[in-house]
Formats: sequence, structure tokens, C-alpha cells
Amino acid sequence: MERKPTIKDIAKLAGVTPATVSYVLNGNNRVSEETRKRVLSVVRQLNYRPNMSARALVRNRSYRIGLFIPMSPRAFLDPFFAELLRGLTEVALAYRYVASIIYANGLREVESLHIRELVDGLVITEIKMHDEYIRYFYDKKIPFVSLGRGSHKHFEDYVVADAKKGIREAMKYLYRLGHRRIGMVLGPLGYEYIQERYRFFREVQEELGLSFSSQYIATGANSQEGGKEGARRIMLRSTVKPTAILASTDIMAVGVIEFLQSVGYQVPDDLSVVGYDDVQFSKYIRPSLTTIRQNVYEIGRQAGTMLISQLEHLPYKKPLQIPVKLVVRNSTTVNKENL
Amino acid sequence: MERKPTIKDIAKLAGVTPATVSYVLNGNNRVSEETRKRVLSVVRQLNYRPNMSARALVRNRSYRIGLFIPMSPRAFLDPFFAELLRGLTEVALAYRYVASIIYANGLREVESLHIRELVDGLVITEIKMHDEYIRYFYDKKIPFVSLGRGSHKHFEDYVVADAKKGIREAMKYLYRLGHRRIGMVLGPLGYEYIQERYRFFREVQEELGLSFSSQYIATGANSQEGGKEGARRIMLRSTVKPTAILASTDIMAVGVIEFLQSVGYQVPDDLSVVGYDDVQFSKYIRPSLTTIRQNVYEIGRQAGTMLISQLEHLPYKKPLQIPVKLVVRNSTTVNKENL
DNA sequence: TTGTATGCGTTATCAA
DNA sequence: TTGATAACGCATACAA
Repeated sequence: MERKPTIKDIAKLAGVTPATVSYVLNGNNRVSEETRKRVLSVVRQLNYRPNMSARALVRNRSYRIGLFIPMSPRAFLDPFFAELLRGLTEVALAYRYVASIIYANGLREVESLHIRELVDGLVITEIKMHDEYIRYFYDKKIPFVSLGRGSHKHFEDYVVADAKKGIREAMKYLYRLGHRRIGMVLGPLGYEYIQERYRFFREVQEELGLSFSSQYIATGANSQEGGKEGARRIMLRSTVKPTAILASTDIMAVGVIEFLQSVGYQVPDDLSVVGYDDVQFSKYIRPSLTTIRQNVYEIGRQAGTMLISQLEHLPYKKPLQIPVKLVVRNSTTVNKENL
Repeated sequence: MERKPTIKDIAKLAGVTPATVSYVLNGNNRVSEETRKRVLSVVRQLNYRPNMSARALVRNRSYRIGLFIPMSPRAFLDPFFAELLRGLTEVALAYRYVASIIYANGLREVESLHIRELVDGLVITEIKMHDEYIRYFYDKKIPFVSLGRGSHKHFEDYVVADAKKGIREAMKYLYRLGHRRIGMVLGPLGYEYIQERYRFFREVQEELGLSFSSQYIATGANSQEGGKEGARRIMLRSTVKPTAILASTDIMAVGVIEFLQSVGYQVPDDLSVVGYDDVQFSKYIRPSLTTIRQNVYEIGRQAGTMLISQLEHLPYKKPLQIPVKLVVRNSTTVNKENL
């Protein structure tokens, strides 16, 4: 009979009661060094691992964590989430948790989900109306970690990428290539991370002593179409054209390139284009895209660790910032005006 | 006090014992219609939902299912898995299960995972050495559903796409465009789904009365590089060049196109190229890719339903076949030789 | 057709 | 420092 050993088996073999075994396993220190050793040796010997269902029942936990994703066609096709989930899953399994996607479209759908029956806590991504969700989960006392800071005062359980450094690297790189008139095509400003990328763009512009012109800025949907449209507006209304364009996401950069090519510009010879994210297709398009890469997998890992630490009342550092870096490919080159 | 109602609360209010409530909830029909109604009404009234942890403990289940993925850098960047997981997650949640990724690289790593502690069952994807995994899980009596059939005799819990129909549509489409010399660039034949796509290619060739020439066939890694290499070999060794090439995956098609362009061919004017899968980047590359689309989301849903039905001993149809369809974009056009 | 009693594997309370 | 024992919420064998 190959039945899995239970806490009782351990207790019997170690000559103690289940309670004592439980104490040992849970780091309760009101137990003598001697019995602790004895118990642990039996645990190893039988390769005992606590039954998570039983533990879940008595501790009123599910040992599941969720990656909260706003339901939208885009969401799941975005490799960003897949990478995130990979990182999250990995730390989850290490702690004997399980990570799952939880998706819902809007707070009303969230209400109907009975989130606490599904998971012990959530990692929420940089969704639209981010603040609303943060407040909601905060008020409902649903444990969560946020990707992106939000605007709440007393909330520090978040992980962010060092977007400023990314933007700065990209801009400095363009600057060194001789670019002075740098435009930006932005996604919807309702998203915190878009706002942030724009703000840093402005700040770095100042650092570099570049003048600002609203002619070179356009917003649009976070899509290929949006990128095309943004590029079109910038190119049509500017008398002196920009020599480089930074897009707030890779997918918009694709649109930018497409528009430029459609009206006869060569990328990067006539105009350099930089993306943001480094999603999978960035290296497949022609020209391959120079872009700012976030280590999304690492973000997932850190967020997962933070969430589980919070759930288990373990100490942890918060908030957390993850580095980013510029990946140079073929959509950028020297500004020939300066040659 | 807003405590969640338990089975005891229901029992008390309905004037029965917890056992009776349990019978009603689990469809045990040795209970009178009258008490059943009474119980159900109380259940609805208190919005009672069984505690899954308790149920998990007593039934020795975790109510988690896993999507088994061979750990590899490629795996997670592949939108195929993301889509699959989306479908799986959706049915899982409907049944109050939770879906998670389980990844491992090789059977040895699987061994160390204690899979049955993590999940009640798996959906396994079309991995290399597929058969080995099928046999392993089969022998270990770990419930699972396979994507792709494998070669086992008495195993029918699988979901497949109708690849033959997809290949046929693509080839017929090329045929109608005047193409007669159609080549194929293939990924590693160790994968069942690659073998299958090749086999159907051959069968449809016969159907269409096209002659076969091994000159037009090349295999390589399932990657952009592999696609380039395959196209190179086909183009170098053939005296009469093919007018169209079918790639076994989109990513290989990208490589094929890249090679052709690099040696001065125009796609689609000189050569038409067709991919398979319709992953995200297929519409972003230039020319955008004509490809065979599988409804991966639906495959995920069906596989999930099959797995849960198996776990819960519900009746279900097996095996299952999902339709595919050709998506025509800009990498294919009429064969000008025939104009 | 329904109730009683017991067990699932842990953790936690209270004594000892 | 340890042991009995009672929960946790549900399912089920057996009795009534």
C-alpha cells in the first residue's frame, strides 16, 4: 500500500503527536531541539509533504494566486502577459501555490466572480482605470500587488519597471546619433504606463536641452492603426519634420513604420523609429525594431514573490523597481542631416 | 457577522441534516422531490456555494488542472500557448476549477514535480516525444487530455485540429491561383503535428494530380533561421523553381520570405508563401502572411471540457476534431507563368 | 427517504 | 516542551 504519508504517520514514527509535528513544520519554536531533529529526520525519510487541501481548509486559504487581466481581445495576444504569467507561475510553484489567470471586464464583472473563492490574492496589471481597481481591491481587503504604482497614498505593494532609465537610454542613443527633433506617438493616456512614458520623454528632453514642440506629439489607440494615425498627424502638421519617432509600445511603432513607408520614407535612413516593450514580433518586422526591453519575466517573479510574502506575512521590500534596457536593431541610424 | 454560509446553515434552515443537503447538491436521487426543492430554495436564498477546500480534502482532489508545456524559451513566447490557456482557463472557472501552467523539461523533471499534488489532471500539448509523455501519464494514471493524437491504441482522450482540411484549402487556393510546383519547408519531424502536416501535403498533392519532387521539400528547425535555411536549400538545388512554398509554421514562413527577399525574389509576385497557425505577428510582417488558422482558443475550451468531464465522470465525446480555415493575406498571388 | 456517525489531514486551543 | 482534542466544511457508509 503506497499511501502518501500523513502527519499522523510522521508523529507515530517520531514518537510524538501530530500537533508536535505541525509545530516543527511551521517553525513554532516552543519545541525542543532534540524532538525537532527527530521529527525532521522522519519527515525526510518518508519524504513527507503536507497535504495542501487539508491545510487550505483549516487555514481558510486556497493556495492559489491570480494574474488579473482585463478581458479584451488584445490582452491575451500580448506576449507581455504570457511572460508575466511565466514568472508568476514559477515563484508560485516554488511556494506550492498555483498561479492562474483571472480575467474580467470591468468592476461589475469582478463583483460577480467571487474572487476570494478563487484565489488568495492577485497581481493586477497596468490596466485602464488602474486606480479604480486598486481602490476596489484595497477596500475589499483582497490582497494584491500592483504592476504600476497608481496614485494611492498608503499603498506600496507595487512593482514598476525603471521606465525613466529606458526612455533616457533611448533618447540619449538617438541624441548621439545626431537626432534633435524627436517625436513621440502615444497610446491612450488613460493608462498609467503611457502617461509615465510620456512624462519621462519630456523630462529627458529637458535633460538633453532639446526644445519641445507639441507638433511632434500625437496620441491614438494602442494598436498598429493608432500608430499609423499618430505618425500621419505628426508628419502632416509639422513643417520641419522630426528625424526620429519614439512610440509608446512596439505595436504602435509598427504602425509608425508602416505609415512612413507608405508615404515614401525610408526607415531608418530618413527617420529613425524606437519602440517600447520588445515583444516577440519586434525582431521579425522589417526593419527589425530598436526598442526598450523590460524584463517582464523578472517583473512577474518579483510581483509573485511580493504577493506571496504578503500572504504569508513574510518580510519583503516594497515597492520594487526593475531595470530595463535598450535593444538596438535596425530601425534606427544616424541622422544624415548631421553628416 | 457576514460569515459565509456552510452546509450546516443550509441544513438548519431547511430543517434537514447536512447529509441531506449534500445529497441534494451532488445529485443523489434518493431524496424526495419536496425536500430537494426546500433545500435548493434555501441554497439560493443564502447564495450558498460549497467550500472547495473542504470538498477537495474529502474527495482527495485539488480542483486544479494544468496545461503542460515543455519548458523552452520558445514555448512561452508562442501565442499558441497563451490562446490555449485562455480557453482552458475559461472552462475551468466555469466548473470552479483553476487552470495553471505546468512546465517541465523532460520526463525526469516531470518526475520531480509531484504532479498529482499540483493538479488533478493535465492537458498536454504537441510536444516533442509526444508519445513518450502520453505513455508516461497513461502509465502513472494521471488523468490527461492530449492535443494531437499520438500513436497509442487505446487512447482516445485527444483533441486535434482538422489539419487535412487546412492544408487542402491552402493547396487548392494555390492551385486556383495557377500554382503547380508547390514546395514545403518543414520543422522537425519529431513533432507529430509536423509529420501530419507533411503527410497531408502529400495526400493533397495527389488529390490535385500534382507530381511530387523531393527537391521541393526541406526540413529545419522550427524557427526563422530554419525557414531561411529550408528555402535556401530548395531554391539552390531545384533547376525548375517552385512557384509557391508552404511552411509548416508561420515563423518558418517568415524565414522563407526573408531568404527569398534576400536573394532578389519578390513575394508574392515571384513566389507565393503560405504559413500555418496564424500567430500574432503574421499580420504585421511585410507582406502580411496568408496562413492556415486554427481556432486555438476553441481547442483550449474543448480540451478543458474533455479533461474536466473525465475527472468528474461526466459523459463526453472523444476524440474531438476542431475546424481550421485559410486566412488570405498578401503573401500569395496568381502564378504569373500562367497569365 | 432521511439521520447518525465518522473520516479526510491539518492546525489551534487548552491542559498538563 | 508536549499531548489530547476539537475544530475546519463536506461526503458517505450505515442505520433507521
